[in-house]
Amino acid sequence: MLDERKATILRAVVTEYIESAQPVGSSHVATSPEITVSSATVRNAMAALEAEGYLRQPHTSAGRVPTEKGYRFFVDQLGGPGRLGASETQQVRSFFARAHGEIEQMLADTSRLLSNLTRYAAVVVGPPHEVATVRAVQLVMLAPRVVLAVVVLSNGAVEKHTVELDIDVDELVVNAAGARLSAAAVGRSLADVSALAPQAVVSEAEAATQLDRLVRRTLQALGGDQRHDGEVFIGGASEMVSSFDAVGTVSEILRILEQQLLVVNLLEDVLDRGLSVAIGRETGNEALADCSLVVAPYVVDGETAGTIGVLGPTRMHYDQALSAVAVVANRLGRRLSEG
Amino acid sequence: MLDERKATILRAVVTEYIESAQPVGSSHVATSPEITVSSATVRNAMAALEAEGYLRQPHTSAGRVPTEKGYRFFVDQLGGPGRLGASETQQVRSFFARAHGEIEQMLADTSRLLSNLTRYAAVVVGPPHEVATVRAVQLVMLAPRVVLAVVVLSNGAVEKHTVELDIDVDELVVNAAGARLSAAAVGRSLADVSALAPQAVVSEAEAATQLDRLVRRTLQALGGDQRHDGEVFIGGASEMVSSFDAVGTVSEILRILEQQLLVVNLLEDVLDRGLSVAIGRETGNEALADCSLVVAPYVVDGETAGTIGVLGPTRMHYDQALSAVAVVANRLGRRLSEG
DNA sequence: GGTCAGCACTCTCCGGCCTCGAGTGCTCGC
DNA sequence: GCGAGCACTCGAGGCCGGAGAGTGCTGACC
Repeated sequence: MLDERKATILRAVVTEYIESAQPVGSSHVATSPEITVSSATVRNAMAALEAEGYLRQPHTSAGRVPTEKGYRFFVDQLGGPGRLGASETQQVRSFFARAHGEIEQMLADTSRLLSNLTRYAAVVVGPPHEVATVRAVQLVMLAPRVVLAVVVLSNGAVEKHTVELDIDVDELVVNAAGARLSAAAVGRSLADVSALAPQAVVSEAEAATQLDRLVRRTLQALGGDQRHDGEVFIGGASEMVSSFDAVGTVSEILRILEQQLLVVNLLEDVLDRGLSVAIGRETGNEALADCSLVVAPYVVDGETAGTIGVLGPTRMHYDQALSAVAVVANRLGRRLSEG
Repeated sequence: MLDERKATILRAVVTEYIESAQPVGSSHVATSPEITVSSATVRNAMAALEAEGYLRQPHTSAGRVPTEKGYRFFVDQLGGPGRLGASETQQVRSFFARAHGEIEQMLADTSRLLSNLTRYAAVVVGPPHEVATVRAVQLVMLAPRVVLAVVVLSNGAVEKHTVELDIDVDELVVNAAGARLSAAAVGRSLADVSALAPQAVVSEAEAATQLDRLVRRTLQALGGDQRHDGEVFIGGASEMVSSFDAVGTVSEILRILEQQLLVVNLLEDVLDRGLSVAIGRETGNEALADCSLVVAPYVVDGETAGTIGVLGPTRMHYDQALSAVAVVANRLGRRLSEG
């Protein structure tokens, strides 16, 4: 473990490097107010910290730069998220005061809020649809063989699925099937509904009729896209870009962000490991070696409903990011709980 | 005007510069097969082209680089879009063969297709909802004072609007209002519906009842977001990034792309000016001075339904981009026409 | 009069060289 | 154990000079 002095010095190096993006030298550290020893002593400590893997030197006669281990120590001893600045708090407050309307719009705006607060890229993963209960089901005929199933969920989300048939159906059948599905599905969770056996909806006598077929196909379609476990909203990618200096790095990071499914998994993976910050390779993605991810779940009606996160460079303002993410997650959960 | 030789030389310079990103010298041009004169003569011509504003020199003793005017000439004399390569054609064909399902998903995938074809960022603007006719309207009660209006359109799009009330309503009223709206709206365009006078839906005797209020608020909500004139799908921003070398430029361009409304206007503005290519400042946006935009409308059922486009560096492969955009617009229109 | 070989000129790029200075590790006296 | 002092290392930046790419101009030729 690190003694008090080394910890202070490491803290100073990390703070300074985050600020300046330049390797930090011993004399610079020695001038910092919380350091009372001379630069020579600092040098000794820094050499030890390097040997223990907390710091590294880009080259001899350059200052020191934190390693992932160094950042990790820094973040761990930071303890929980601090307080948010006054103007940021105000920004969050007024955002949620005037937020209203469609859930998707709100989540998208939240990602913008979070990226404005932190100046990094923000990710908001919406609540999974499977757990919400169904409020209404409607089948609408678009063409003789194409029916659109629209499902309204209790949290205000709307899912739609096209159902393609190999037989013609008419309005009557569509309406009848809609009524059956509605009766069977309303009040249940979407996951339950898609697991519903067709027999539960259609009587035995109706098997192999048009109605039976339509019901079957619709249930299939509803269960269909498994991946629909929460939409992703990404905001402020342009902000984060300026933290890097190689266009190649930027391109790789954007490529990651464009794969939304991957991003969701990334966030949830980090949470599953019990972390709220993943530093560099800890994210589990080689392309994000120069990035850190700060995540937090948000809770709606007592249940974890989704995840929000911030993606920035490893030399990120962790305290600010942590508090911003914590506050926004908290507020967002409360906001969605009131319905 | 440019005589034949100068035109050929300009063409050669532009082609070469697009390929190499390096200033092009006279001797290099002279080796190109379509040039039969010596480098000295080419030099004379290039000096003239520079005087006329088609080329410029980064510095003395460097080669020449096309100006916007130079690119403009190049694009104009290119004539229409050429043929697409065999493998690209195949890619487009197979994409539309297996494309199916929700319209949003398909448009998002189309933007990805287009960015894969061109290696630049692709923008797909969805059909405006106002012109589609309403297939079904449903009101769903989410909370005593919150009702969700779900509108299914003939092209398979679904719009939803939360309606917040200042009085409690019950299921009966919601269903009654839903039925009224349904009767009044189905078969009309969404624009017509939102312009509908409440009187047309509610009888005089019902004025000031709960039902009347709910209907009014719903119609308001439907007309509400004017901006909903087509969703935007952007794909492959990461591709285009590598064409630039300054991180600052990249950041600015991403900032533009994040403002979706601005992007829609950009595309439509270019089309309105009768262009299919906007080069550099022609885009009307200072931040896109180093970019070019290739756009095309797509036609569904004989009507212009939306716009697609490609955003890349000014030194873009115009012929490929033009053909990719043309082919995809064509196919997309046809695909959406069949319903 | 257009074309082009030839030539002098210009300017960037690149490698080598040097100096400067930041930062280090080590030693040794307190 | 601390820290002043010192020798050392190494990158950054400035300077120089040559190489090379490219130009503009001139003058002869068809």
